[in-house]
Amino acid sequence: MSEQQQEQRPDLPLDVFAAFCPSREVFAELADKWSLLILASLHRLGEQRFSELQRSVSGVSRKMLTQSVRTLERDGLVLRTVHPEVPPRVVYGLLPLGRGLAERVVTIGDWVEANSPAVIAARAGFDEGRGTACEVA
Amino acid sequence: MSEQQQEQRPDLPLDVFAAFCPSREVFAELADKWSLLILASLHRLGEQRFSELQRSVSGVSRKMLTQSVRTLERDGLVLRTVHPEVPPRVVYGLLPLGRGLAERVVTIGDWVEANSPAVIAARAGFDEGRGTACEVA
DNA sequence: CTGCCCTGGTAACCAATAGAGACTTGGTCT
DNA sequence: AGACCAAGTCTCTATTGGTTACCAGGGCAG
Repeated sequence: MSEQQQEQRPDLPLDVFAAFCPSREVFAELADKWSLLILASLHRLGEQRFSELQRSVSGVSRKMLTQSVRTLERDGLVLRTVHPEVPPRVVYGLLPLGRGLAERVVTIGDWVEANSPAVIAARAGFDEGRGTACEVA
Repeated sequence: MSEQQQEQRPDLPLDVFAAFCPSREVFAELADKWSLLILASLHRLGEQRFSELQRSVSGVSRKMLTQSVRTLERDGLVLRTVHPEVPPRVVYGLLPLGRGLAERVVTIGDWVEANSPAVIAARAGFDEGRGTACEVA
């Protein structure tokens, strides 16, 4: 009882750069491939069931999908709704909290799609330089 | 010779959600804790040498810092400058390409710092619900 | 002159984690 | 009866992250 909401001390600045800070833990949990792609996919396509999500985030294994989506649910970003039918139907959707994050995540997805040619070109240059240097030596 | 910039076929839409797409590879490489924190830190604090970066991104090991920063350099996001002094001084800074991404990354860092209390509260609620259910059963 | 310090790494080793694939549950369709 | 969904879960292996020890090579204290 008694909402034990720890009124976060303003003297503890919640800094993602601090290893010990709770916000770092949150950041570390979210900053992975699958979590970000799931958020972005839910943002783009809206509510999806498990298998739809697995298709839309192509390449994710059932295990990792379950795990990531569980974490997102636990963190209050995603709502998991079980329709007790047969066969079972489980639908995942963004909660308001998750939507705020997802909006920012999609900007990163967009950046990557827009700039991956440049990145790949840079890689080619880097590897070529390295390679040449090695060959010459 | 002949800038081999592959004019990316508009029929290959560069989709981060596609497992096979090059942009997915780029995304997967960048979407990790350390890479994102390094980009954000370089954006916030500007150029930093290796040890400064290790301090500002607290918790990162030398190995992971080296590895991540090498990848970012290879991808054309970060510039690594070696000053051949003694003791050696190596400075890392954002390139224009990296700056564009870093700007978006910091918005995620800001979101996490602003919303981690809500996330942590959601977790508490989730775990409590689970816990109670288990206890009751 | 000897030896220890400094930075920016690298190599080796070990624990944790991601991925691949079989198994589960239970109702329905053939 | 047997196969077949969906949404997981379990197990086993490959990869990865983290920790420690070590290196170069000049400065400088003794």
